[in-house]
Amino acid sequence: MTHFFDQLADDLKGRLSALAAAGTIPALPETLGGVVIEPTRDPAHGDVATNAALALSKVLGLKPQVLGQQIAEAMRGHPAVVEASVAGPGFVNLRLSDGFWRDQLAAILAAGAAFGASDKGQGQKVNVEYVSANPTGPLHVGHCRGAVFGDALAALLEKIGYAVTREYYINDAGGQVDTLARSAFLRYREAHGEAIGEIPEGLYPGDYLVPVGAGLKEKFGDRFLNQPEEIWLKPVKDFAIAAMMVMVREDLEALNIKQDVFFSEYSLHTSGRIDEALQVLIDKGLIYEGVLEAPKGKQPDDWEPRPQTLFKASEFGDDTDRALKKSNGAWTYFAADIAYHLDKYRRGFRRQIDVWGADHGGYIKRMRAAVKAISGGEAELDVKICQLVKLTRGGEPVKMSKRSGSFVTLRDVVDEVGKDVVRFMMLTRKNDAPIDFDFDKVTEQSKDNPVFYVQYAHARARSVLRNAAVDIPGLDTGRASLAGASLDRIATVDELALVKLMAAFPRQLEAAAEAHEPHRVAFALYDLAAGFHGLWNKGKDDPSLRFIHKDDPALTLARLALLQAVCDVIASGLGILGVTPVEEMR
RNA sequence: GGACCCGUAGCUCAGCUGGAUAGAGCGCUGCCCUCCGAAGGCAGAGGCCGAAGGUUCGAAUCCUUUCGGGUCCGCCA
Repeated sequence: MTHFFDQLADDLKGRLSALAAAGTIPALPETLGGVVIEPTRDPAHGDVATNAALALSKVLGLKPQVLGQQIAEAMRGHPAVVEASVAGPGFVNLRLSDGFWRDQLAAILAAGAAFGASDKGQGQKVNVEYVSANPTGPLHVGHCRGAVFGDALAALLEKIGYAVTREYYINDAGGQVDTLARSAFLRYREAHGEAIGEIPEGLYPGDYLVPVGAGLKEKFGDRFLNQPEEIWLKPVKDFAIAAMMVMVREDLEALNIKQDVFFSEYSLHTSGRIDEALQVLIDKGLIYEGVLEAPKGKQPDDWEPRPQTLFKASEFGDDTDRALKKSNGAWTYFAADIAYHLDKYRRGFRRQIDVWGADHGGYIKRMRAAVKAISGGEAELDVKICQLVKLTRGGEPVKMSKRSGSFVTLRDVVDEVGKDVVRFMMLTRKNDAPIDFDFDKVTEQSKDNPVFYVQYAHARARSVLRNAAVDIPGLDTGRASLAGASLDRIATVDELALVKLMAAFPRQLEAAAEAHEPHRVAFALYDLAAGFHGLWNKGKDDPSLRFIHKDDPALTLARLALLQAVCDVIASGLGILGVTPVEEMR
């Protein structure tokens, strides 16, 4: 199902072709890609407008006004068009019939919470990789934002017809997991009764490692006590990483996030796939031995120029070439990452999206360069950077958490305000803008809290539906009954305005999905909630505008159908955001 | 030094990939509560879209330059 803007645009293009075929206008160019039907900004201009005359005037050699008149005349033949006029520099404004909008309403009721779904993505495979936190501790608020963002983006892409895989890359190969192992070993000794005192600088201090130490004791007994590190490091590391990943998954489940693939970096090292990736690049002539210049600005103390194995990232838009091997011969993180993205490509993902934290911004160019290089330009990587979340309580910064030993954990936040609030709030800002998250404000029940405002709209509509069933005994407010309502009773300008708002929702979803910007869904829901609350408020001054009319069950039913549609659209949008629509506010 | 992000109302931010008279919430001013839920409602004031050029029918949006704020720079992960 495509939304009505595209349907109208297709119809328009057909009419343009007919005009050209009849010789009324000159022959059209090959593609009419720039020609669109859009909502008007000002309702006074009509319901929708097309830029066709402006977009085509040049190639056709006609003045926009003249071409616009032809287009307007042609569109008057459309059954839903009740008015077509040329305005401004050459826009063709169209006013659509009330019947057309009632049909849109009926379509919403038929689709239910699936409203807005489409096959625009044509089942193409998309890989969304997000969270991918190092398995060294519980997730913190920064991960929380990335987790919600990635999950909502994945749902959004699914909604418009992409085949989405949600993926987590486990950084289980670097020095940090060795640190984890040493930290866990300390807790292991502690579990055996040793007084470990202060956690030394450089090791992870969090309490969450205490049960890991106990688990190590249970599994290995005293076997590793007083043994050198080379004996215990690997088994302790494996055990600790597994424990961390269990914890990470639990944290994610608290947000109702379940990823499809958990991909181990370590497996790339042991399977020879990094060598394979290197070979791909060698075959393309993109690897050489060379010496990089020292980074400018902040000079590392121990910098010495050395010949290294380098990837020609600068040929693909990066600022400089990048090292793939350390001086000790080990692979760099970047080398493993190339192999990882090659693996994604080989699994059929030509569309790849990585969601990263704010501190990784400097890594984007080289990764995009690498993906371009290894796929021969066939795969496209989009990297979404999630900016910082500033936590406050009553305006005061919140930074510490007991459990982690330092940072505020994802669990701290979810446990306090709930998953729905967290998920919605994390999406009320563009990913590249910082978020202020105030524990007091996000749970406040007022208009300036968007979570509440949207939830309240759904609850309020549901409440009226429940009240109607009580007020008018025998009135069937079930979905089937509402679908059979006489929608021609939906006739006031305000009601139709709300229908128009809802009908525009699928187009907004598509735009949000294509831009990889799930926050737009949250804003669309806010607008819809505002539209509904506005209609509701009109009924306070003018009783004839209220939804329930005891003496007119048919009118009531039609208006309840409108309310049901509001619920459906909100449920559809909240579903993408991963927020549960509520029946009532408490 | 360089790269990236941001700069829109007093504040916090949207702005649907270049469209018509730039929007919302908060705050401010005035009016409104016997009323389907006043955990509000209506109306109003408030803008050189950081600045300067450029691209074109048309720019908050694209390009260049510039100023301000933030993040970052590695053989780390």
